[in-house]
Amino acid sequence: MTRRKIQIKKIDNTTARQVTFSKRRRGLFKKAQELSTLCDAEIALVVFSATGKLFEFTSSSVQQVIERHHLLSSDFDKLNHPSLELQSFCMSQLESSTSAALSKEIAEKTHELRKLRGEELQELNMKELQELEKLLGSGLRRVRDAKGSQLMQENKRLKQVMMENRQVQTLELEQGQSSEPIGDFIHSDPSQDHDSSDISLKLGLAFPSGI
Amino acid sequence: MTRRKIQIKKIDNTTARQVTFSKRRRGLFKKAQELSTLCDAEIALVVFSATGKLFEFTSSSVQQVIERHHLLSSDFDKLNHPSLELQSFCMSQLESSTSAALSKEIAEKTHELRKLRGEELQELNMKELQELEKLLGSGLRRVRDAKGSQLMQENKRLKQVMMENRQVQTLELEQGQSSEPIGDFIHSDPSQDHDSSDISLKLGLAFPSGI
DNA sequence: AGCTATTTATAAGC
DNA sequence: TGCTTATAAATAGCT
Repeated sequence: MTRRKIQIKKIDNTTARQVTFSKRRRGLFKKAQELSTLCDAEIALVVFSATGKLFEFTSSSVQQVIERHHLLSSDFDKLNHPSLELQSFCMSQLESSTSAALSKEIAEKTHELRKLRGEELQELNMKELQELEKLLGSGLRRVRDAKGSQLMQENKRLKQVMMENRQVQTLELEQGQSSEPIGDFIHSDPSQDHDSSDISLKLGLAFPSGI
Repeated sequence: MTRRKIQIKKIDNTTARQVTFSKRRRGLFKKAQELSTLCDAEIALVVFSATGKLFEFTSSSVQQVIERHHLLSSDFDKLNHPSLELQSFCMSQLESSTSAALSKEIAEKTHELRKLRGEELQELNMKELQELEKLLGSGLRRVRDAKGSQLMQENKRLKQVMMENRQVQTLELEQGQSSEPIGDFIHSDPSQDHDSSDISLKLGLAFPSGI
C-alpha cells in the first residue's frame, strides 16, 4: 500500500508473502497492543502463519487468567485421559456459541448499572426516569432500614451489657460479694429491656433528616 | 496519530475513549482480515470493550481453527514441539477462560445490581451501607436533575410555540384572515399542552419536598 | 535487514 | 453515529 497500492488477495510469490507476513504481523500486534492500552480493552490475538508457526498476543488481564488455568491442569492428566481432548474440543465449541449470549447479558447488566448510577440518563424518557427514580428511592429506603436494624441490634447488645453490670452491682451490694462472673442466664432473653431513651437517641442519629 | 501524535496510555475522557475504541477496532479487524488473505494465515482475534461487549474475528471458521488446534495438541506434536504445545494450549484455554471470565463478570454485576436494589444488604457492614446509601443518593439526584432538564426543555419549546401562535393571531387580526390551518407544526407533538401552569405543576412534582 | 514514496489509519473537529 | 481533513503510521517495492 505504498510505492503501489496492492490488491488484497493471496500473494503468489512465496518470499514476498513471507516478508509481507512478517511486516504486517508486527504491525497488527502493535495495533492490538495500542488498542488495549488506549481503550482499556481486553484483547486476544492468535495468528498461525501458513507454515504453521503460531504467534499470539493477549492483553495482560487475559494473560493472567490463562496462566492460572495452565497451572491448574497438568500434562499428566492430558496424557492419561485422551478423552479430555475430545471433551475440551466440544466444550470450546459450546463456549463459542455461549459467549455471545454471555457478553450480551454483561452488556445489559452494565447498562442497567450505569442507569442506576445516573450515568446514562439522556436516553431515557420521562416515564423511564420516573421508574428509575422509584427504584432508587426504594433501594435507598431499604439501605436506611438496614442501617436502622443494625444499630438497633447493637443497641440491644449494649443494653445487655449494661444490665449485666447493674445486676452484678446489685448482687454485690446485697450479698457483699465482689465481681465474680455470675453466669450467662441473666441475659438469656435480651429482648426484654427497659427504658428506650438510649435507643431513641441513637436512632435519631441514624436517621438524620427526613427518614 | 494524526492532527496530533498521541501518547499510548489509557484515554481519560470516556467519550473520546469510546470513539477511539470504535475507530481503532475497525482498523484492527481490517488489518487482521488483510493479513489473513494476503499471507494465507489463520487468525483469531477477540476484543472485549471496557463495557464488556465482545467482538471477534476468525479468518477461517471457528471450527477450522479449533480443529487445527486439536491436531497440534496431539501427543505426537507435544513430544516434538513442546513450545507449540504450550502455545496452542494457551489458545484453547483462551476460549474456556473467556467464558469463565464472562460468567464471573456477570455474577459480579448481578450482585452489584442486587445491592443497589436493596436485596442483599444483610451481608454489608455499616460502612458499606453508608457508601451504598451515598451511591443511591447521588444516583437519585442525577435522575431528578435529568427529569428537571427534560421538563425545562419541553417548557422552552412550548413557550416558543405559544409565541408563534400569538404572532399568527396578531397577523390574522391585522389582515382580517381567519383560521386556516397554518401547518402541523403547532400540534406536532400532542403530549405537549398549552398553558405553562401545567408545566409549573409538573416541575413542582418533579422536585417534591427537599431533594 | 534498511530505505522512501505512497497509501492507510486516524485524532480532532463538526 | 458518521464525515472531513491534516497529519502520523504503515508498508510495497527496491536494494
